[in-house]
Amino acid sequence: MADQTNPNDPNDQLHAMRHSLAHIMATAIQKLWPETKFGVGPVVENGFYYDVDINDRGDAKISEEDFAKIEAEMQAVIANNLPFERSELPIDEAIVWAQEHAQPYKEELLNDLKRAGTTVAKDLNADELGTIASADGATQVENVSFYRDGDFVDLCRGPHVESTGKVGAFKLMRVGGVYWRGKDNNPQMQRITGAAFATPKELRVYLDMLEEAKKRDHRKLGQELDLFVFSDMVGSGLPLFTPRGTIIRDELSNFTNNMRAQYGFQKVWTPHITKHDLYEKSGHWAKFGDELFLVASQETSDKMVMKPMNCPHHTRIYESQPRSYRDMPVRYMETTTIYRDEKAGELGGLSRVRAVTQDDSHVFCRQDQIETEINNLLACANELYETVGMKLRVRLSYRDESDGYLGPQELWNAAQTQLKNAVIANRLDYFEQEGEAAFYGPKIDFMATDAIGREHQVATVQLDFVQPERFGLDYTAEDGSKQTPVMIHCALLGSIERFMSVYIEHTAGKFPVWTAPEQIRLISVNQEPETVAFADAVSKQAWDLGLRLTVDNSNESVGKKIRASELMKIPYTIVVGDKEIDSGQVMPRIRKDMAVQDEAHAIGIEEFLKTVANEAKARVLKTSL
RNA sequence: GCCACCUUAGCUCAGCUGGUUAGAGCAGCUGUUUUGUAAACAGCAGGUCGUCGGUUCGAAUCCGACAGGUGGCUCCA
Repeated sequence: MADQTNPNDPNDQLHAMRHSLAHIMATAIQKLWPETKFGVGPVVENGFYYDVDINDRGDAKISEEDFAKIEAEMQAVIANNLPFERSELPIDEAIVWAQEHAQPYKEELLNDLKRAGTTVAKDLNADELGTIASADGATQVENVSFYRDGDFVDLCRGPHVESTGKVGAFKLMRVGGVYWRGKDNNPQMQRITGAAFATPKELRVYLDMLEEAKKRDHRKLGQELDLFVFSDMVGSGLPLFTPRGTIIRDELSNFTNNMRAQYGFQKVWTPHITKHDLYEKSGHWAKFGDELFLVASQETSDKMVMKPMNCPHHTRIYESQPRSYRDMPVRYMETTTIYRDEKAGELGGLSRVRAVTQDDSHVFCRQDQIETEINNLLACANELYETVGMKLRVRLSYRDESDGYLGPQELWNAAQTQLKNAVIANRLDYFEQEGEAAFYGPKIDFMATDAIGREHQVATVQLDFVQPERFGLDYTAEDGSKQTPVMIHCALLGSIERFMSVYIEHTAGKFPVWTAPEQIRLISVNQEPETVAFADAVSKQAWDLGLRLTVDNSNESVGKKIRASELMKIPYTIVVGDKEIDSGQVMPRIRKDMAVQDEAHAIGIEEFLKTVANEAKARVLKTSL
């Protein structure tokens, strides 16, 4: 959800309100559980949270049932309208304060802060740092500030509002377990998250958006619209696609395949299992070895694995022939399923699965071809997301200073610059982020905004100087020398499963004609032989036009059959009885989101079918009927 | 993998603090009805209450393990 306020802007009044609410919540929790140890309590998009540990023994936990209690305490603090008093202490005295008040987490933060410029900058993100002091991480901290609301004192940079009465509207949302400072070998605390806005009305709007998101949850719609299922017998993270869901998958991947075919991509096919040696060579084994599915062979002693990505396979095809500079670029694409042994807690619906289908592609090209190739891929991405009606912006994902990356720094710098130039040349809205790169190269990650304002990571274009080197790929240049090609990885949909989760929620299951599993439903008024014959004839015409039309000839009232069609969110419904048989015309019932005019009008049956077929071909979102 | 919560019919949900044959609506099936733009009527069938183990005279209900799911954390080639 787009947020008008900047959570990092300390001058923002809403920011101060949210910060103050975190403080007030801490006050309330301290009152209810006096032994509580506090972690950090920053402002986040749409609200605030506080990480707490309500007792040492770990045998007591805050649950959602406690929210009413906490909120009541908070309201009491707010009703008192006590001023927030700010004070400052030298850092060493602050550490003593933390010790005396048995606040080991605060003590740890203060000690890190004291060594500012060393560990703080690295381990603490700006937000967490911001909750305790005003240091920027690079300078030595001398004083830290405290805020007091009545009895409760909290170490905090602020700013806070003047008094506890001026905090706007809030609601506690959820509680979840978190690792102290995000490290999984640290103790676990509880994070209480609240939503907060300047007015009750704005809070209401936000809560309504969450309601709407719940209604269009792809797991719910996947069930209701019969798109995919899971089976305990098959396993977690392994979705099974029904006929309807499979149509959507195929339409999407055909689209991105055709688009790339126009830019010279050729389809290839590679097996789903391989010797693990392939990934030893690529570098993936060292980094992701424990997330591969192992396959035991009863015939050979080879250690086999399910493929977790396709790039190493594609390098084998490239390498199978000598390549000339004239052959470049070589462009392969393959829409195929890869397998990753994701941890159980990371799975969810179609968003994160263990069998991931990628519309994967790899370009092998010369240095001087990079720009054109990237431009082509950016054009494809633009066309795809324009067609599905999602706004795009891109993240330039760079490496950071850690040692998890392969290849020389100069190559990285060059690659990062080239990606940025391509993005600027294509006038894409972008932002840059360090630490988001793949281990073999920087990426352009596409973020799409859906119909209710949420942003999702989808397509990706990645530059790779490392794998061609490791696999010893080459081509013969004009002067007869051997040169190493550059690899460009790209997936336009990304993971089809993940894309579908986004797409289902974006459309709320109201698929446009081109992806709709069922495009037209024909409802018969009765089961007389003439009606059935007419329905069959229309059905045949539709089939010849490549349309997905189904006939509902069941012995039910027309009203009931209309309702069933509406519930399945089918784009067009036509009712067929004596009138239609006599006139040869139908009155299409158009799904509301697609209609451009209010009143329906009669149209010749053949013209209707042809119009719908053209709409499917053009992949339009609105009807021309 | 870690923390918390959840799992009753194909779906959505009742079933109070353990007590005789576990209920409803929708969907399904069978009749009747031949229907005109969001639900015709009647009947039938459908559950070893996620699985396994324990406590108890007695478990859908209490305890434990496992599986699956949800919300977080961590991770994401």
